[in-house]
Amino acid sequence: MSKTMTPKTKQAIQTLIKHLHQADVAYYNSKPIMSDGQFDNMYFELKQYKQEFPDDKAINHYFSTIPYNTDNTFKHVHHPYFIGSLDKTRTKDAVAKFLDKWNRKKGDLWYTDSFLVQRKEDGLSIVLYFNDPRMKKPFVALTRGGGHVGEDITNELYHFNRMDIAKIRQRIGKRHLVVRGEALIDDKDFNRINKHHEWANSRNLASGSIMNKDPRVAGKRGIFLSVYTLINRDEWTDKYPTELEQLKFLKSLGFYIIKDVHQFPNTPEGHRQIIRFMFTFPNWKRKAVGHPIDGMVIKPNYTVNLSKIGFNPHGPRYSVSWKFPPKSAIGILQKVRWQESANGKLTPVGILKHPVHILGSEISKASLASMPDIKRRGIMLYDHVTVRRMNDVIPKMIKPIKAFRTGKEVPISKTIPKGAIRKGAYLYLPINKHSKTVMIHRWKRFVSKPCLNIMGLSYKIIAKLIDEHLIDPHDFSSLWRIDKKKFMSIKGFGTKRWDTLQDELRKAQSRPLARVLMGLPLNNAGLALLKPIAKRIKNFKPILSDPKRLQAMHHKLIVEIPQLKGFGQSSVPVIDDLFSPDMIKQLQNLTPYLDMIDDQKSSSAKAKPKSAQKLAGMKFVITGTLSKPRKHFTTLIKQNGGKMQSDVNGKTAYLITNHKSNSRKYRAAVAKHVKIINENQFEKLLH
DNA sequence: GCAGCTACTATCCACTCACT
DNA sequence: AGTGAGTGGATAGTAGCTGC
Repeated sequence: MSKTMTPKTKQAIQTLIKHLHQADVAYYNSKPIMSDGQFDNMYFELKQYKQEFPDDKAINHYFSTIPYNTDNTFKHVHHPYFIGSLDKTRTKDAVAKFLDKWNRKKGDLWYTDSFLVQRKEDGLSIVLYFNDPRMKKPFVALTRGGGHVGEDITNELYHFNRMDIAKIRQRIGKRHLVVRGEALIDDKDFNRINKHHEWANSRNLASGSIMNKDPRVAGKRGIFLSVYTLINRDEWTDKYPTELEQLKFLKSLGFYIIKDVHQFPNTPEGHRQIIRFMFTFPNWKRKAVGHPIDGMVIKPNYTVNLSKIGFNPHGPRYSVSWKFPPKSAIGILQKVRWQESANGKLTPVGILKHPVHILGSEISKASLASMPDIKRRGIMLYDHVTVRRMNDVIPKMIKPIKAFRTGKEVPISKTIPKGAIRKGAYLYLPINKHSKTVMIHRWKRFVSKPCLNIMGLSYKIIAKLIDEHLIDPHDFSSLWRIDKKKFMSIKGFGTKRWDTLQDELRKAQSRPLARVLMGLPLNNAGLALLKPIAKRIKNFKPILSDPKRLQAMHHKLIVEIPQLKGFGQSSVPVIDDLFSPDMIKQLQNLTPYLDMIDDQKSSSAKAKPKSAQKLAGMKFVITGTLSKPRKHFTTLIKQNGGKMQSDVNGKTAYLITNHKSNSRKYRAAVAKHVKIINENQFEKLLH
C-alpha cells in the first residue's frame, strides 16, 4: 500500500532526482561534482522514498534509466551472466539480519559453514571470459557497465600489471572460466600521476586510463586487477565447493587475488566477530590498504547452492556489502544564526534544512567560522553545501555546489543583524547590558569551571532564576541571598538541589582571587594576566573598602603589569576595566561571601628536584584519546620539567598519540620531523 | 523503595581568529 | 610562539519526578 504524497515530499523527491541526475551526468563525463559518499547518501534517501512510494513514476523512472557514457569508441558487448551489484546495508542490525538467514545444516538452501569478509575495493569492476561459447573470441574482458552490457577492453588487459594474461590463458587451456575483479591503481601511483593532472580520485584515473585509446597507458599508470570471485562457479563446485578453494585455484592460475580475506564461523559468536570487525575497522587501516576501499563485503564460503538462491533486481541475494559511513554530506543552508556572546561578538552558525548523516551522526548545524571564511568558500544562503566533520568530529560547512544553484541564493552578508559593527573578521553588537543573552552569558562565565566553579548552574537554570526574580541579573552576590522558600517552590527544584547549591557556594568562598576576577565580565582577561594581578593585590578586601588604596593599586598595576614579559600595553584597558566603578561595585557586593585572597600555594604541579627532571626543556603535544585523561599526562610532563604545547611546531620534542590520524597536529609532526610516540613509549621516557 | 523516564550538564575534541 | 575566546556533537553522568 503506497501512502499519499504531500506536495512537500513530492518536491523533495523531484529535487533529489534532479540532483542525482546532474551528478550522474557529471560523473560519467569524468567531472564529478560530489563525492561518492555524498552521492550514496542521496541515492539512499531516494531508495527509502521508493520503499515508501513503490508506485511513484518519477522514482521508478530514475531507477530504470541509469545513464552511462555513450561518447566512446569501445564496443558494447552483452554479458551472458547478470553482473549485479551488492545490496548495501548501513546498520549493524541489517548485517545481523543477513547473517541470521544462514543455517548450519548441510543440505539447506541457505547453508554455510562460515562467512568470508573482504574489502569492498573501489575501482572499476571487470569480468574476464575465457573460452565462453557465447563470446566471439576465446578471451574477452568486459567492464561491468549496468550489469547487462559492458565494454570490450580485452586489449587493455594485456597491459595490466601484476599478472601475465598470456601465461594465464596457457594454464587455463580450453577450460571455461569467468572471473570478476576490480581494476585498481595504488595511491602512490595515483599521487605520482596526479601531480600533472586533476583526477578526482584513483577510480576516475583507472577509468580514464582504460578508456584511453592507447592500451599501453593503463599499464604505465600501474593499473592492476584484483580478482575476487569466480562467476561460473557452478561448473567448478564439484572440485572446489568453497569460495576459499576457488580463490586458491584462481591464484594458482596466476591471477592477482584480493588480499585480506577473513573467515568467520557461522555461529552466534562468529556473527558478533564479523560485526565487531566491520564496524570498528580503523581509518588508518583503511588508508594502509594502499588503494581506495569503500566498505566491506560479506559472502558465504560454501557456494554449492548459491545459484539456487538467485538474484534480486540489483544483484545476488546471497551476499551483502556494508559501506563505510560517508565523511561528508550535502545539505541545504537554510538559515544563518548569528550567535551573540557575552561580549557582543556575533558568530555565524549554519542551520541545515534537513539534518545530514556523517560518520554515523546526525548533523543539523555546522560552523561557518566567520565572514572572511564564508567569502573564501563562496557560500551563499540557500546554497547546497558540502558538510564535513573536521578530524571526524567538528561539523563545518566546506563549499557550495554551484551546479545546484537556482538564482535565488542570497549573500550571507544580507543576514547580518542590524546595528552590527565590523571589527576585523568578526561582527559585534553594541553591548546591551540588559539583553538577556548577554546577562546569562556573564553569569555562565562567573559560575564556570575556571572561575568560581559553581556546579549545576547551567544556561537554562540561570535563565530560570532570572525569570523567577530569584537573582538580580546585574549583581552576582544575589546568588548568595536566594530565598529558600521561593527556590523550592519552583517546579523541578527541591531540597537536594538547594543543598547542592549551598554546598557549591560554600566551596566557592575559598576560590583564589585570580579565579574570582576571571569570573567578572572583563574582556580579554584570562588566568595568565589575572594571576600576576592577583599576586600583587594579595588580599583584596581591605583595598576594596578604601578608595585611596584602591586608586594606588590601580596605578601600581598599570605601571607594573605591562613591564612583565609577555604583557604589553594591551593589558592596561583590562586593568582599567577591572577598576571601573561597575566591577568594583560587583566585588564590594561579593566581599561578604568570598575570601578574595591570592592563592600562593597554587603553583599546581609541584616540580620535582632538578636532578629528577627527565623531561627538562622538552615540549610536548598530545592528540587523540589516550587511556587516561590528558590531565594525567600533562601533570607528569610538568612535574618532570617538560612543557605542554597546544600545537606542533619546530620546537616540539614529542607528539604523544596512540593512533595515526589526519589531524592537524599529526600532519604537522610528520612534516616537521617531530618524533611521534604512543603513551607507553612516553612512560618509558620517565624511567 | 525502586525502576524508568525526562531534563540537563560537563567534558572532550580540532580548529579559527585576534592579539602580544 | 603563545594565549584567550568561542564554535557543535557524542558521551557519560546527575538530579528530580512519576508510577508502582
